[in-house]
Amino acid sequence: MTDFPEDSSAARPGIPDALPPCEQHSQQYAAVRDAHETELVEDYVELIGDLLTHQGEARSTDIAMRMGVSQATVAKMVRRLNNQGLVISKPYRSLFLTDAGKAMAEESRLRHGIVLNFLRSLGVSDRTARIDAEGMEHHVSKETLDIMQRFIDGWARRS
Amino acid sequence: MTDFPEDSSAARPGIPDALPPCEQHSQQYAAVRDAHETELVEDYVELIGDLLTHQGEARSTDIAMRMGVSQATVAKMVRRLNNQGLVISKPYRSLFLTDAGKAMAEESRLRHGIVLNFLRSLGVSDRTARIDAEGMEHHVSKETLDIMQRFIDGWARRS
DNA sequence: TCGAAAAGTTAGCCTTGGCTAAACTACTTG
DNA sequence: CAAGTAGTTTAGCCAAGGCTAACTTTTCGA
Repeated sequence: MTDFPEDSSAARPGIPDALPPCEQHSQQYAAVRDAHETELVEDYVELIGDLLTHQGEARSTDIAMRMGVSQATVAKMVRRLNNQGLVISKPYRSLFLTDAGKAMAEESRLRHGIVLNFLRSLGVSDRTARIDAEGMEHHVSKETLDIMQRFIDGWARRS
Repeated sequence: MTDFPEDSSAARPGIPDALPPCEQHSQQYAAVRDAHETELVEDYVELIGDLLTHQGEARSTDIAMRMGVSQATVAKMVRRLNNQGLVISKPYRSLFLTDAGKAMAEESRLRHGIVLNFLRSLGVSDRTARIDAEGMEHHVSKETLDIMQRFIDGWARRS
């Protein structure tokens, strides 16, 4: 079923993986670039959703603090989210999510949670799992995500 | 040992993870931004190393094709790698890695291989594993990487 | 061997996502 | 109720990483 010559090389010195065909290779990098375009948006929307859930409101100061970024950067991003129809923002008021925004936030939250708990159930420490999950979540395909979820389920049942 | 209040929430609707403390939260995003700064460089260096290994030379056309990017983009990047002392490039000639470049390429290759084989041994298809690995590799900490390696070893022994 | 095709380079443009500084609004409290 | 402080917005800067177009150099084949 794999559409690429089998090379079950171990990830060990001396047995280099063959290069994938050119076209496939470039698609890998393209996928990464695509992910980078959307991931900041998703992170903001997810964070706004989390703030709304846990604190009742999403203010740009809080976002700036949590993202570790200046308020100006947040403002610029919020305008973009507004244009994309993901958040509703009235001047000097705190933010709300549109339906599309809510959907994206929920999807991100779920995915983030799966990756995080997958790492935890592998035995990764909480702190590291959080950091790695934040970076990894946008690069995990549906296929891999499903496998992670099944892994968590199996692990939960076993323990 | 976790330095954050225990909340073994499952990644399921209805049981939202609490927000981490502000400072930790912002460090997560900072880590992602840091990774983004270095990952392109690592990808180029890794690719150049792979091309040198598998084809004997690394020409910018090949890099452009594999990266799915224009030659001009490659040229700009190569100048940067040159300034950083990672590659040696003479005008109109193909590229070579410095010792620092070789070290980075080897490290990236190893890490990439571990992530790729980890995904495969989870049962992810080759094609998807390659795409996900390309995106994930730069966000996987040493701690997680070690765990992945042990997982692969266990899986290999078992099968 | 020489001329055309391929490879490499340079210049200049665009968008993103950071930043600071300054202006403006809202909240709080004396 | 009037400051003053805290929060928000705007303007303008910068670097990164894409691109196209135009140019130069190298390579190859007739």
